Amino acid sequence: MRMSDLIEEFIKDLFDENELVEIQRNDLAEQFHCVPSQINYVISTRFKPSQGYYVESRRGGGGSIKIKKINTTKSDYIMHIINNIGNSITSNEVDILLSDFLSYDFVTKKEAKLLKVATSDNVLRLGKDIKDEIRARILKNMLLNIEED
Amino acid sequence: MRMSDLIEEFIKDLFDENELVEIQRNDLAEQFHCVPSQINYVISTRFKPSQGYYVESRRGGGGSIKIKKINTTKSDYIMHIINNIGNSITSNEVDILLSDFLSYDFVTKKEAKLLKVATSDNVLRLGKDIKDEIRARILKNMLLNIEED
DNA sequence: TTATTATAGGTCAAAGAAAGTCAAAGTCAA
DNA sequence: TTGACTTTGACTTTCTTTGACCTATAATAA
Repeated sequence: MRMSDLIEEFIKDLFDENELVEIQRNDLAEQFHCVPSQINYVISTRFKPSQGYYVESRRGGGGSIKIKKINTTKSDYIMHIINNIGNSITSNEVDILLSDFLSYDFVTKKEAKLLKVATSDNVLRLGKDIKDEIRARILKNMLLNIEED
Repeated sequence: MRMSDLIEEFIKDLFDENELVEIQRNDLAEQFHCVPSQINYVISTRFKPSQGYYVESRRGGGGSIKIKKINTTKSDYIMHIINNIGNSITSNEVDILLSDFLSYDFVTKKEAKLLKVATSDNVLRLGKDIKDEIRARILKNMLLNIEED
């Protein structure tokens, strides 16, 4: 298991207790025996606004990083994601979205699988730029259809 | 015996233990004293959708290749379709397939809708030839993963 | 109050760790 | 002896880890 995945999981578990998570970057890094900037890497790749998270931080004594989950109904959440995907998305970003959707029960396992397959790199064998654009379109349109019913 | 056949056999043996096989390309290449790209050759020639395999991979640290074997007993019909799709399909042809699937209850209405959206002309805004190829890939891989769980 | 120091977190680029691509060269059976 | 299949390797792309250096804030000393 990748260090970044472990850290991601750890942070996501904190949301079980509280919808606002507050961490100390240096403490967390020490806990995971990694450099502090790895925490930034995890946050910037796994807790982006387009993934439904809002992050703010403060430096200096007593500083910390606060992560808030965009926290509404299923359809608001999915609409938020659709509106924030933009016109391009990587398959890694899709993975993170899908694991969040699953953990909130916003999609079924079957739907998540279909979303993943239809947007995967192996299936969309195209040049990167166009691939990420097509992927965004497929994802958004499939999500719109899931969101109905 | 060809190297590729040995590697193919080795991978297929792994399915005795698990329907999902995960390999490290470089490790496997080393084990067989071949170049890493030979693993890609084996996968692309012996583990295709038409042979009942779904493949996904990730690059970078902690990356790997995952191969899933589709349980064909319950989906002979779908495998037959996948085999006959070829490497290109139009949106009209997809419509016909989907209405067949629906009338035989091989997919649910929701699944049919997702298949249709993911393969629609509107979403796959590409030149015709490449579009029909990507469509075929999406369709085949989604079909492989439908009827799961 | 102001200057200094300690305590946070932020940025960015390089190095590392995988896998992918593609075409040239080799093999072999029809 | 040609055409399909296989082997090889140089080059590319993607993702993660690491560390040196930077910036902001709070606490404290002058």
